[in-house]
Amino acid sequence: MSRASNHAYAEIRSLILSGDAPPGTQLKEEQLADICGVSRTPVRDALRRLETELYVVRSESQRAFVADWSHEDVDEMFALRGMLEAHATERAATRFDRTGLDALIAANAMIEAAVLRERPDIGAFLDGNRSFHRIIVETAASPRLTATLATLVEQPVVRRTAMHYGREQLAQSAREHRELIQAFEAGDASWAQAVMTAHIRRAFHAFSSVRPQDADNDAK
Amino acid sequence: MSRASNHAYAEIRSLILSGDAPPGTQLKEEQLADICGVSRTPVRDALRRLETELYVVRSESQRAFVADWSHEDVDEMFALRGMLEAHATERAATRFDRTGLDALIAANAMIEAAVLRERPDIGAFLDGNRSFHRIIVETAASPRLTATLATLVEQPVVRRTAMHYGREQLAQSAREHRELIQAFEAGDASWAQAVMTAHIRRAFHAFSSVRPQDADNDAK
DNA sequence: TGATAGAATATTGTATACAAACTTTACGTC
DNA sequence: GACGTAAAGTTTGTATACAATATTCTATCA
Repeated sequence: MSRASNHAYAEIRSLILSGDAPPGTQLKEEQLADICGVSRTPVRDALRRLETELYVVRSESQRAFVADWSHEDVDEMFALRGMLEAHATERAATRFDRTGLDALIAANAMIEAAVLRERPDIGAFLDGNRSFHRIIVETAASPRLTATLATLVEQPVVRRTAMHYGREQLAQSAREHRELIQAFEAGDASWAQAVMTAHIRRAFHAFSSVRPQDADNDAK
Repeated sequence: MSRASNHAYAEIRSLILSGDAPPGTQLKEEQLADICGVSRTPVRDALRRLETELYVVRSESQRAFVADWSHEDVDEMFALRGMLEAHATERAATRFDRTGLDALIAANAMIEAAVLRERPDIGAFLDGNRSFHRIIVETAASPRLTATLATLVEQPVVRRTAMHYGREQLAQSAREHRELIQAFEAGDASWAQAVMTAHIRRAFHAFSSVRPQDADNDAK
């Protein structure tokens, strides 16, 4: 995927994530082409990609709309992600080497630094968190798993969840990461798997307890 | 996705499944356009679709090739499918109504009829099997799960597995389906889930025991 | 007033031409 | 002969024009 196509993808995705294009908005190819400064061809590529990642849905007549996420959709998504990521964790536990573990420790150090500032740095938290989870999934060495999870973890919901974490919840996340690292260092797949399951499950309940009217205000 | 695009998709997919384009073959857009009698534009759409379904992989420089499936890939695929389909089964168990159960029973009757003929009808078996599993996944009422499984179950591997089933293994499949139906009628999610896990696992081992040189001959 | 047909408009689908990037080949230099 | 480099060829990326389809609007009739 080349320059124009990637650019269109990033631009449209950010329209959706920022809330400038709220759920239900129709995404017209020509209009997007104008906004992105490219032709319709790369826009169509970008829309297909966003469609497989579930940011975009299509009507029966192939018109594209920003996807809406009902409470049930979110529930579903967390259940799937929990299951798949726990599986990845189990596989990864038997495959970690020193280099991988050190990378994991570094990512979590970044997270802890982001949390310990007077005013927690959510952007840095999200970056560190993404690295941490990506290292685990890649260590699992299962391309299909990686591809499948990629369509689930980057969803708006993840961002929204973190936005509504308080300092204590952010710190708890980092502590769970620490326990994961311990489990990996012990090479204990069951332990690691259980910690990851709980980790995702807790994130789900943190999200669920966000009141709907707050959730509307999470524009970047 | 409209006429030309769908046509290109079906044609390329069948090239791959039939073995006319074996793993590793480079798929050139212009050449495919000629074969399908359409322009490159719908061919590109079709390739992207086949890419998300893992029939096609891309080199670093975006050239498309028919995907190769190592033993580990197959192992991975079965593990994922087992996990996801077991989850779907668990959800479905609490959602089945009489209509759904009857559809399930009808699908399995079709399978049993296909198996009981003097010479088992593999095509009918595969059709019935596909219906049976689709009913369960749809009853689970989880669009993301449905979408994810769709990229896994239709793989060449499933077909290859059934091609190498003997009559007894085909019959065993039908018996496991019967037990699933019993579990659904009892509304017992744990039971259903366990039967499904075993069902997929057994299919995996049936596939694994196929000797590689046989597996090369499964061109339709 | 409401329903319906048909025209006008908007939107997506496809073909084609050209641009950019990558691969291969051929050639010159050491 | 090995290596690097530049030119030729191949393949994918993008823009644009036109075709097909879906939607909206409007006029007409019951």
